[in-house]
Amino acid sequence: MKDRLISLIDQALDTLRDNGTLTLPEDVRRPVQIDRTKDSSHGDFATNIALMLAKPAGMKPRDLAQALVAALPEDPVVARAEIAGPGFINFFQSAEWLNRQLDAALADPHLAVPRPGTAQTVVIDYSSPNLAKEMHVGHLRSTIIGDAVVRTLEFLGHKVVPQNHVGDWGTQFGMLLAYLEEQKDRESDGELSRELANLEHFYRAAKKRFDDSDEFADRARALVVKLQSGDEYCLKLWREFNQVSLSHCFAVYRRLGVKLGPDDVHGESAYNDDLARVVADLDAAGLLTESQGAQCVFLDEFKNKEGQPLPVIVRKADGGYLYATTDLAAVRYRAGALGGDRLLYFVDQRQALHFQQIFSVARKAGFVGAQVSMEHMGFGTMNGPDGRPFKTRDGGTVKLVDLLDEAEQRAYDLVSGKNPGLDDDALRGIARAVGIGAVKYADLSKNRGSDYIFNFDQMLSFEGNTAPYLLYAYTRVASVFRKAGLDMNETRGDFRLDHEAEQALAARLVQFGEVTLQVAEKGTPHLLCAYLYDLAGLFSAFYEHCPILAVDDEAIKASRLKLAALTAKTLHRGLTLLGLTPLERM
RNA sequence: GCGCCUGUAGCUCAAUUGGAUAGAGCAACGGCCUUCUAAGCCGUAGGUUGCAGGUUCGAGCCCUGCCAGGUGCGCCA
Repeated sequence: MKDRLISLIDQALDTLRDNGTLTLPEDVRRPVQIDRTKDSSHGDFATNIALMLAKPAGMKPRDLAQALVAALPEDPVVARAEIAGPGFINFFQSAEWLNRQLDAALADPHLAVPRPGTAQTVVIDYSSPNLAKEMHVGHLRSTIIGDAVVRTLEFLGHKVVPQNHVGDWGTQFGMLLAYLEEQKDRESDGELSRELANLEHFYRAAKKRFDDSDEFADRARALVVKLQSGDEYCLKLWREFNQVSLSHCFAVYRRLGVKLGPDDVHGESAYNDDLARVVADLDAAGLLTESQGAQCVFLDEFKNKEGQPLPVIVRKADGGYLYATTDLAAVRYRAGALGGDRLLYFVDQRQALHFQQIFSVARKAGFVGAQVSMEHMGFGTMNGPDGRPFKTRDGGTVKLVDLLDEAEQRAYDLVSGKNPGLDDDALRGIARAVGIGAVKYADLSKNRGSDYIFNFDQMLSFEGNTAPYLLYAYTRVASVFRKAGLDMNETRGDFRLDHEAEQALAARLVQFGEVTLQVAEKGTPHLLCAYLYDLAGLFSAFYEHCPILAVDDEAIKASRLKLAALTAKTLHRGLTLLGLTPLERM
């Protein structure tokens, strides 16, 4: 539609140029831009082209707009074009056009959202917890936002390669393995698995041993060396530990409804064998400088406190490799072996500088082609209701499972209060979808970049931009069809949208595709949330003002059923893309 | 010290990346249930977009300088 309007305006501009009304200096380009309007009184689309060209053309904006409208070719998709404000041209789409869009969406399981001309391969780094500890609230945003973007990209037709870059390597594993070994000697297998069941506790106990006993600390350090040199026994212990830790992660993913599994795990350790080569290749590219015994890449674009180029250290003076080295290896692997066109990183905003450096070095070293984009999709921290980092009463980190437990319990209390009649299994199911959905939606609905305040009461409210409100809106549509004994896949008749509420809802429905496109481009699911919330509100207004089943006129009834059906499908699809579970009743 | 991010209604968040009168929800106030789920809908009130300049037809958004908060900055990940 936008392209079509741009073409119409271009034709009008040509007409004005040819008849001498419009004379532009040679160097002035005419980048016609079409935007959605905010306010429906301004029509459906608007262009500011007259405002942009008025000055170089030496005309008054409104006069130019007037001339453009007069020169605009007839087109059945445009009902009318009006001049408004300082010189905007507002376009009102025709009912026929709108109806055709609606019919196309309704007839297509893909909601008439176009597939890309050429599908991209998008490698997405998200979740990526440290296996030394249990998942905590700090992992929530990456996991949830990443998952929503994965779903959206897949829906649009791109190939997505998830990469769960788990922290499964590093010095703390020596400590953990030493403790694991010690416990194995001391206890039976049953007790050991119980010990490991609470990873957090296990980590703290190991840390305490490490701090308290020099003998233990020495053993831990020795184990790291053995592990890194490929000692079979150490590797076995290490694999055992990781297996347990990963199974914790998968349990959390299952509860969250996140699509990450064993195949997506590609942890830090996967790059061990490549690190020496990364450094060698950086050297071969002439990027390496030795500084105080360490191998560094100095980047002119980043300065340190003295105003000198900032180094990215890729090998320590003792020969050890660092996070930066691993990330460089990962970038090359993702662009190379995985064939990524886009490399996305859903990682804490605080690592912005780190990623700028990695991307810059990778580019200079030729690890990625010029056509490959590397995008750090940073996010802010999650704070408690007091605006300070989210912690337990005693100041510890909040385990993700505990958070989810509380969300489900609170949802259960709410749902069971509203539905005393339902049996407990059904209540549990609804509470799970609502509770988990609320946590996820609260996160997804906020702008990714900024910090946000986590508040159970707000996210579980049935009012406002929340999961319960959206889930409820879907059940209301679903119940219309259930009540009438109709299948929403078998609607018939034509769209006849006479009521204001019908038109507003319809106009919004056909925007689903462009919203998902934006989400995929920018990695910002909150745009989809805002859209769905708006859609739900428009449906509620429609639902209040326009009886669907109770209306006498059969043609109008059919039209309203179609509108309801498309709303249901769009909400369902949208909620699914966000990783929420739509409910038929609640 | 330098870099990056943030500052919008009492609170939680938006604002199509330079567009029209800065929008929602909560909280406050007022209406609407013999009618498809009132877990809903409709309305009222609430703003010098941290402050001061600048750029232009037009600034919450861009530039400069302040103020406040967050975060990062050579051998952690």
